Amino acid sequence: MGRAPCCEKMGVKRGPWTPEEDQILINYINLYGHSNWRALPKHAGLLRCGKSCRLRWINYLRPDIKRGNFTPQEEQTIINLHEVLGNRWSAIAAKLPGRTDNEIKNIWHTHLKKRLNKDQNNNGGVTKDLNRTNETTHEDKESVIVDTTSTQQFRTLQISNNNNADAMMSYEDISAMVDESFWSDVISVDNKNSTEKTMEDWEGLLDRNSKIYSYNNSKLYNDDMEFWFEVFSSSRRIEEFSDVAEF
DNA sequence: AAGTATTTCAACCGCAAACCA
DNA sequence: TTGGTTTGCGGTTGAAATACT
Repeated sequence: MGRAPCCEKMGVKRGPWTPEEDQILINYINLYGHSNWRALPKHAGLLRCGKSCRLRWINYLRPDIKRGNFTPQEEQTIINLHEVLGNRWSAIAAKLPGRTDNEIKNIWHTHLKKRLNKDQNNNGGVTKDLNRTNETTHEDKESVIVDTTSTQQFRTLQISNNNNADAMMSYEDISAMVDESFWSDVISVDNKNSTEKTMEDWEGLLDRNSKIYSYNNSKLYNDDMEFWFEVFSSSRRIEEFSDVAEF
């Protein structure tokens, strides 16, 4: 017997989200958090599947999302990390506060990959074969690292596509970066007092917001900025990526 | 101005990992 | 240990926007 679909295909809305749906989702998550995505749409009164709600929140509605174009520094960071990590977009996103894996994936496919291919053609093969790099799976990359460990060598890997000495990282740094636990911190704006809330609170809020269409999330935004600042300032290794956009 | 081609990016899909009873 | 459920990830799609003819 096959696995149950993630959501009911019938009676579930698809496609672009409306501002009203966004508001309902934001309000609900700020009251109750998102401990159960599957149950969330039902409780919030949204005709969406949990997966869709999660994606919308993570990629668009989260208060710490940074909107606007990528800076040259951010683009260079993506290029550098992609050489090390491959298509591990969520891992790359973890290094770029306010940017989502989906956004980074899009920017890579629409801009950066093309630009790198162009640069490569212009340099007549002097630079690294970036196409080969793109085809390399992260398993390939990790196997290289394991081999390096076995010989107790501390090779350095050049992760930049130019000869900038500042971009050289030791094996220790690389392996720390690809350690799964390193990436596993979860960003959450769950309301810790959510269990104290009641559905009456929620319904009341919905009612109020149907009249007043505004939302102030500055407190949450600031909290997340502090969170990210803490993460960055406490990680010695991240100094290697000091070109990441500052706040 | 109209039609066509190309680009962008939000959203969906399927799979695998993580979780839990 | 097992099997069902939920979450998270990366690949892909397709509608809308933009560029080009």
